[in-house]
Amino acid sequence: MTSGGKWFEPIDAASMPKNFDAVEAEARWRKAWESSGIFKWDSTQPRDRTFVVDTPPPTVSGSLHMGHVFMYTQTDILVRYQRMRGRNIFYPMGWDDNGLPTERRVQNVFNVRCDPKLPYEPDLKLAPGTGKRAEPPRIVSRRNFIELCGQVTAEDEIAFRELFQRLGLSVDWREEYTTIGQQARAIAQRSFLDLWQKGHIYQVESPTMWDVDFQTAVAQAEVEDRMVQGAYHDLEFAVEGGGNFVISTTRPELLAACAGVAANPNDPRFQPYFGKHAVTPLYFARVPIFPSAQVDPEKGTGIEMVCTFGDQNDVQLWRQNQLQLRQILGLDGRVMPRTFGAPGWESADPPRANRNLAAVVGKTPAQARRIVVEQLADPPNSTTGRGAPLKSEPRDVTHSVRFYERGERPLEYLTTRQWFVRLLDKKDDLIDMGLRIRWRPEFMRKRYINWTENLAVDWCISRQRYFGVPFPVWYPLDGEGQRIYEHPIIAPAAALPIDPMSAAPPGLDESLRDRPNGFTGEPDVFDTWFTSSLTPQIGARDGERDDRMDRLFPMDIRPQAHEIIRTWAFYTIVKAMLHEDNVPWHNIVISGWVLDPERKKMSKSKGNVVTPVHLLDQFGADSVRYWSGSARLGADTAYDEQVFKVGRRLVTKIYNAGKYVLQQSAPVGAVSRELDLAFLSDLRKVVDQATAAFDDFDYTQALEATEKFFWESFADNYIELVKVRARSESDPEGRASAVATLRLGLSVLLRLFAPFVPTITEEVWSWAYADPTGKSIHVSQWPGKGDFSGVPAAKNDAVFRIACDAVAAVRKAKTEAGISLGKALTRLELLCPPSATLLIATVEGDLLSASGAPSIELRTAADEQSGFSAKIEFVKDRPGSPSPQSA
RNA sequence: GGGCGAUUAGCUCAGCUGGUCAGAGCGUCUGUCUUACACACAGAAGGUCAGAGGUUCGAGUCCUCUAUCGCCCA
Repeated sequence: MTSGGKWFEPIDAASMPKNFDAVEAEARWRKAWESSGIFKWDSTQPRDRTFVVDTPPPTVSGSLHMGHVFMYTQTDILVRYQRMRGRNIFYPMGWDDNGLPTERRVQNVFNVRCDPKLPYEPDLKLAPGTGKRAEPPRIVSRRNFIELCGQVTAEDEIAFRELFQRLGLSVDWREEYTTIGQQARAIAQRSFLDLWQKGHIYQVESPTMWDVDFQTAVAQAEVEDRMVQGAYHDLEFAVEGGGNFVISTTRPELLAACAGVAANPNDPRFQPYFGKHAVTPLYFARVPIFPSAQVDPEKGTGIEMVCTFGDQNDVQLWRQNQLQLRQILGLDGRVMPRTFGAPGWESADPPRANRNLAAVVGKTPAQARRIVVEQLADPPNSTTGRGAPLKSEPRDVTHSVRFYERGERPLEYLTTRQWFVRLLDKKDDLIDMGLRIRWRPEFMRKRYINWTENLAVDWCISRQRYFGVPFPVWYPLDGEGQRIYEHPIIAPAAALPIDPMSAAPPGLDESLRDRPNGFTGEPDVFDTWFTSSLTPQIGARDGERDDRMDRLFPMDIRPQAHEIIRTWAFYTIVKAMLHEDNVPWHNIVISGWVLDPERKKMSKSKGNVVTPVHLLDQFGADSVRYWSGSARLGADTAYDEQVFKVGRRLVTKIYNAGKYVLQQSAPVGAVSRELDLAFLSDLRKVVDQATAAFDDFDYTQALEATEKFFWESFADNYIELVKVRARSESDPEGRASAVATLRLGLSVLLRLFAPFVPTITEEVWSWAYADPTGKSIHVSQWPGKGDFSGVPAAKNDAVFRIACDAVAAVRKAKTEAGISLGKALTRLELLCPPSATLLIATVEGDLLSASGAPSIELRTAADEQSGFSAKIEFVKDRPGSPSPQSA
């Protein structure tokens, strides 16, 4: 033994707990990371050394679910890798509290509704669950309602923050924002100003998709088609001057809103009627019959009624043919009183028409439909004199109907005044932007392109809601107190953020509010996506005093889920293009969904949601992260608790292997043995593999390569092969080589694992590698060339795998003989492939000690294919003589 | 109706540029308490790679069609 040389300081493994307490360690390290500030962004570093994340602000008024855990962990894994590559990380966290989900949650939690006409109650205190569901809701003022929204989201944000911190997200918590906060408001309002000045925004009164429950306009992106049960009703119309036809409709209740009748121009059945007028049953209204190529002759009876408005198609036909506007549904979706016989509501029989209509006034469309159908069964309501206008029993049909994605009743098309961002003229440019961004996985790009190509209407950005960012707009009032829409007063940039409902426009006094010749505030708020689409700008504080767009924009990655490509990703690209003429980020990484074991999407309504908190208690954050890290980007994953167990197993294994390796001691010396060199050569390849995979955002492949090598090569084979040499009293050089290799191997593997399982890797790292500075593994250098610079090349890389195969053959023989793997042998005969025969001598010593054999009798097999096999003899424990065993 | 993805062992999934690609883990069965780890280790059984054609010397892998499941959009 060398004396006086430097020795590796062993850890005192005996004093360490037998089992690793993950939950305790997580809390301990979380605190350490937080106080050392290693996750903080360094604002002095240039853009090209920085890695910028456009973190998704979760909707805090939702529940915490496995999908959050999944996606945010996947992002964190990518971030932690980049940090170890030496990048300066900008990793903020936002909370999306703005918008309808919060309003709805507040309505449910407190059983309240908002009436903006009510005065503010300064001392209103409501506790959650105050109102029972059966009781009528408490009506509160707009300001009180907004305060309640703020209260609820503040509580939800705490729960989310705790979850994310327990998960070990390496977020810079100084960079926390909310989408309703002062900065977000200012940035969103400035965005409006910029778009207004650039001429991208317009305001118009036109038929718009409208949710009758929330009583707000909605945008195309928030609409979904649902298959619902309906029924075709066959109604007979008369043709003025003689003739009749039957229309099939699923919405007979809109008959009073009928403004025309259309058929395909090539349809011979209806050609004689074009240019003539039809008379509607029930209301005896005269409506034009006209041709339209949009009508499918195969659908229904081939002729359809155009109502104002049943669907988008009606809107188009109404516009193209300049039909009469006969809107019968109000903003609440109920039938409004109308007078047939009045201008615009001409009827051949006003008294009967009004009687029929009066029966449905105030009804919902579903209620009105039943009544109208009864009326249609009444022969006097016919305009042809051919009996009941309803010509057959309603025929059930399943058809797709448009809903607001959060709504419960079908959308209606109502004529309202709304604000829009003009997009239809920018499709090509938007598609170009989509092509300049890397999509991961690539096929997700298609969804964006697909959506953009199919855009049918401009972006409606006004919402008739309360908890949102207000439009920075007022209207002058004329002498009658009517709004002069042509000349809105737009707030100056310096005044933002501003609420036009409480602040007066520049140069006008508050006393003129809502007075003739005064002004009034725009009560609408922005579509929540109008603000969320600015998360890169919010993170970079665009236009604020501490603006840092130059150091952060465009960002590097946008992580998100795939169902909001058409909203969040799309609108963010829109804003970046219109404001910056640039992409918002270079990469968009799309996470998959977490499905239940039946491969159904987890959702509250299905009752199959798994909450993450108890899993963190049960398995620890590292295990849960392992599960997230083992799922590819974009791939939906069935929830399977087995995978958490696998993660926990890995954590345990790292703990034990770490303990073992670091309790070895030896003189500090060179790696000199061929086995050790060959092992390190393999490890080097794994490092290259993992690094390349990470650079391609393919963290699962990095994990898989690392895990496979750690388990098979390092733990089960290398350690076993050098166990005896690592304690040898007679071979100091071999011992030094073994221990140096063990320590280097562990150090590299810990770092390869660190992005996935930050706690256990930090724990083991701290025992030996962090000294003397105490530097965290998470800011240590990602493994690479430098780690192997002092290690000479192996003469033959295959030596390590040959040793593994040989030892496997011995184990197999021992297992088949039913003896312990540690059992000493009296004789070992090893049959090996020709290519291995010569090399095996280099590792014979390690092989003997790992096998417990006194010597090896080497035989060369006839060919390569048969591999290794061993014949063994040993002393039986029970009385008896050595008995030959073979395998 | 258009588009996108998936289909590989009982389960969850790898398999990238066609050529050790029939794989891993879990589960099952059988051994072994071996001085890091029984929360472990060793071994074994288990698949016509959804189906049918095609390209190729060679196809889970590329092409076409079909089926089933899921998603996105009309």
